[in-house]
Amino acid sequence: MTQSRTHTCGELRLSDAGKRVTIVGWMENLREVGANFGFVVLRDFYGTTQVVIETEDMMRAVKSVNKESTLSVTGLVRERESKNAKLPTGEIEVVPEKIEVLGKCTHNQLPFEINKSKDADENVRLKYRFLDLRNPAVKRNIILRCQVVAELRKLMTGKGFLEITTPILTASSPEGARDYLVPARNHPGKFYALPQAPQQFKQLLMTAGFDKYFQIAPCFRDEDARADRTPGEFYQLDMEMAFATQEDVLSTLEDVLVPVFKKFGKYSRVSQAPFRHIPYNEAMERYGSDKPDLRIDLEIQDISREVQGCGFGPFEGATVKAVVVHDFAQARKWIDKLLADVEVQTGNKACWVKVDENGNLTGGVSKFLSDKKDALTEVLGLKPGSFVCMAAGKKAAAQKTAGVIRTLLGRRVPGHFDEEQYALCWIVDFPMYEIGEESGELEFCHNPFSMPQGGLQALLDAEGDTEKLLAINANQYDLVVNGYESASGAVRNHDPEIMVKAFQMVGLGEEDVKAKFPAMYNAFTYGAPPHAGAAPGVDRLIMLLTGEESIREVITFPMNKNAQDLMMGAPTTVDKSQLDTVHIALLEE
RNA sequence: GGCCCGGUGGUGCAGUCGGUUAGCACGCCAGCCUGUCACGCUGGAGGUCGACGGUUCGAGUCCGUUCCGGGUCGCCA
Repeated sequence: MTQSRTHTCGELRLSDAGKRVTIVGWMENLREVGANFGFVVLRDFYGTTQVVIETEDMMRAVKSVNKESTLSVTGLVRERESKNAKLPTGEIEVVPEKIEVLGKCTHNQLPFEINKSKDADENVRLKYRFLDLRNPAVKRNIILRCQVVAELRKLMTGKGFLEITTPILTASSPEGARDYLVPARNHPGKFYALPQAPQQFKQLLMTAGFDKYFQIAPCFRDEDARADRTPGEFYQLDMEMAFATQEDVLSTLEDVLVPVFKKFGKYSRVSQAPFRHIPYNEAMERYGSDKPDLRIDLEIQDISREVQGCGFGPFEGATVKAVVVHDFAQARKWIDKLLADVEVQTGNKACWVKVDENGNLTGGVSKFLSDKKDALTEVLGLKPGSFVCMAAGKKAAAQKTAGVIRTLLGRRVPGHFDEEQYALCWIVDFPMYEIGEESGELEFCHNPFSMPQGGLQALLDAEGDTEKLLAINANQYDLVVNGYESASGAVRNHDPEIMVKAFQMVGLGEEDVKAKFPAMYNAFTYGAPPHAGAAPGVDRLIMLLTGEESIREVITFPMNKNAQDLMMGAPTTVDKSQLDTVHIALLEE
């Protein structure tokens, strides 16, 4: 580059007319309007500026390269003859004296058009992510991400939190997600693991006397992807506070997140702090989910008792949940689509009835329920035009299926979904234990790090009584925003005695605690502070702020669903010598 | 691993009941055009319809298998 840039492509205005400038950027477009007359749009990070081509030399220069080549343009800023009010730089153009080609694009056919890249096939976008990101609409999310992360750091630091980084190469943890393993060259047969979260390190930091910790922490989990869950790696705003209660953590996060939603969010309406607290059991009962979308005004109702003996097989002896929509005007085809989508999303079938203009049950499973009409009308408040969608099964399955029904009905039937807002709530009082579906035995419901409510005494009181144990709640909480789990946290169990007791309830003991969490258990025997924390997911937060429905839109270089980086080609095979170095032999297929 | 949806020039899509030369828009190439800005006009190139097999006189279309992608269940302490 023989001339340095004097201005960006986003900053020249009418007041700059007459200046000699050098701008650089990508040749976005050439509009040939006449013989040796036309317009080049030059784009850089900051915007676009029009370069007017009026001579044969300049036309030859820009026609000699393909679009998306990088150019340096030196010339005079001039007021346009015809202005474009839609562009910030629309009042001026640059009359080039010299056009220098900086980097040729040797492809005259791009994999997709830059400004329409969001419409292109995702594989192609990911393979050519460097082109995809040239699209200002794609780039905007990444810029927003940078700004949000900077703001989070500022707010956390302002509250006295220290950002402390923790190891990426660490020990495999026995529970939870699958680990990513890294072979240890100097220790044949042994492996590091990438951390699923800095969980144990942050608790050790508390024990070490750091009062308030946070970190924009990379987390690694070898689990399958979802639309809102990237495979492999993601980031959390990991935080922990010593000598803190649950309310201390919740109010800290409220202080940090509300301004972020207000400043960066797509919607201006944000729930006011303190956010609603919904106990886990209530959330499951009313919304069929531990991450309810509170923008939907429908709720689930229980009709197990009312439908018993109706003769419909799946209802007999089952928990039956219903979601009712009044003034329902959708066609049969619409209902079939709803039911099909419920089945895809839950693996369970749903059924339905309508109330016709005479108040009679019709359609779906109405022939079974007609006898129960009065009881159902009483409980569900049915009236002509009501639509009832139902799910049956074991309690948890019926709740979950009804939860999906609630979400789909709420989003699809007009008038039940107040979309343009951020509805935040805390789901609290998660159960400490549950009966495992496969084992049939008592297991930790979420994680064994949480302090049981009532502490040691609660465990002692419930010992040997499964019902009582299932009724013990943990000091554990999730932040839910618009139906997305956006943070998860707990008051931790910092007391080795309670820890061992909690493990004994599920048939484990001190040796298991020591084996699974050796450093933490040991550290806690040296005087640990009570502590609590949480970890909001950064990627999901950005997704919510931007309104994107795919998490890949807010990650700079995302992997595809199968955890492949199509641009870099990862994962790849490696040379045998590399494997030898780390003492790994591949199995023959 | 199960289930659902999809795969048609470079990109996005249409393609009826199985029927003749697979259509449209954008992009690309050439020509024209002196105020465009989603520039316009004329012409042109570009497709083994994801792959394999089957049914048929005939398959983009129907059937089977398989590959790839997305969604979802499992999974995510």
